[in-house]
Amino acid sequence: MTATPGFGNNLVYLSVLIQRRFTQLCAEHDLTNAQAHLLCLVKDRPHGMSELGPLLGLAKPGLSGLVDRTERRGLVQRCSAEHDRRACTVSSTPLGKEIGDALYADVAARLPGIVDQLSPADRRLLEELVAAVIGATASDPCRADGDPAP
Amino acid sequence: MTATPGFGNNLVYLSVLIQRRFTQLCAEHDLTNAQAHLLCLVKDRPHGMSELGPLLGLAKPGLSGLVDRTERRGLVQRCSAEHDRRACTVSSTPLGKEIGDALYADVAARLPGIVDQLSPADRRLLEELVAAVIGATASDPCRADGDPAP
DNA sequence: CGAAACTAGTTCGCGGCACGAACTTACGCA
DNA sequence: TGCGTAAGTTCGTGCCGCGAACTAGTTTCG
Repeated sequence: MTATPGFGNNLVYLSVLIQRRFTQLCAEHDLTNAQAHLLCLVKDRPHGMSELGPLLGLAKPGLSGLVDRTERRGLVQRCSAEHDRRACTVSSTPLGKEIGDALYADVAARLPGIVDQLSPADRRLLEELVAAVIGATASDPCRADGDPAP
Repeated sequence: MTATPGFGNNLVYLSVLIQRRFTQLCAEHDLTNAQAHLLCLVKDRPHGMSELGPLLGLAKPGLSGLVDRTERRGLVQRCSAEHDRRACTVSSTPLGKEIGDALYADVAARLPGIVDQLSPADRRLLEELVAAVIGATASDPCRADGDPAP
């Protein structure tokens, strides 16, 4: 099926709108986008680096640097993996957990405001379609343990 | 209306999926995301810097740097504004126009693939809802002359 | 058992990106 | 004519992320 000429570009623009709003909400919690994505993944349980890379779409050096910067903020920490001394896991600190939970709640409450111009029926339809696209079976914070993007 | 807990976070994840795919398509045209957004705005007609800043969501120094890097690639060029010697406009070079057109066509054809798992009816519904959210009155390349994001 | 192959993660070098403050140059208006 | 404002650039800074190369540790195989 050939795409209508605008749909692909409209999806890009939609993503830009969402990203800008998300960036604003992150800034209110004193987080950058990348730090926010990392924190939302690890705030409920530690993750290994080799698990986080695919989830965040990052190569190893990029992930390592991001963990460095987030750790320097006191929001996460690296721990040795007992089963393999080469590996380490990343977990949130109490502060990181608190900020991550607050951001998640804020995103849940406020980000949907960008579709406020839809009718309630259309908005519910959009919710279902978005869930279908991303394959959510249950809405969980920041897609923890979700499938990596294609 | 209170948001369902997952919708906001699902929108964020959707935007991540779209951005990753867009990044891949840009890379195939040897463009970064930011350069692609700039090029798509100016490829059909020159824009002033004070017009581009709000469209791209960039402060002046950030826009100036982006234009520098894109100009260095030979894709855009700055021209003096006749009405105001402080101001300048940014236009695409022939090469920039060619690459911008190719990217636009590629995004139109291939980016909608991320919703391939929807039925044709659901997909058409999503097209309409996305258009309603972003306020498109007519699909035009890369939102040239579109409203800036809120 | 030991060497080779492979793995997990880090460091280096590099370049893209973007903002606040400060700056230069130009315009508009009283 | 001088002041206030505007348009854009430069500076300093930090975030971000990748390929190549590296270190340390694990696994495989003869």
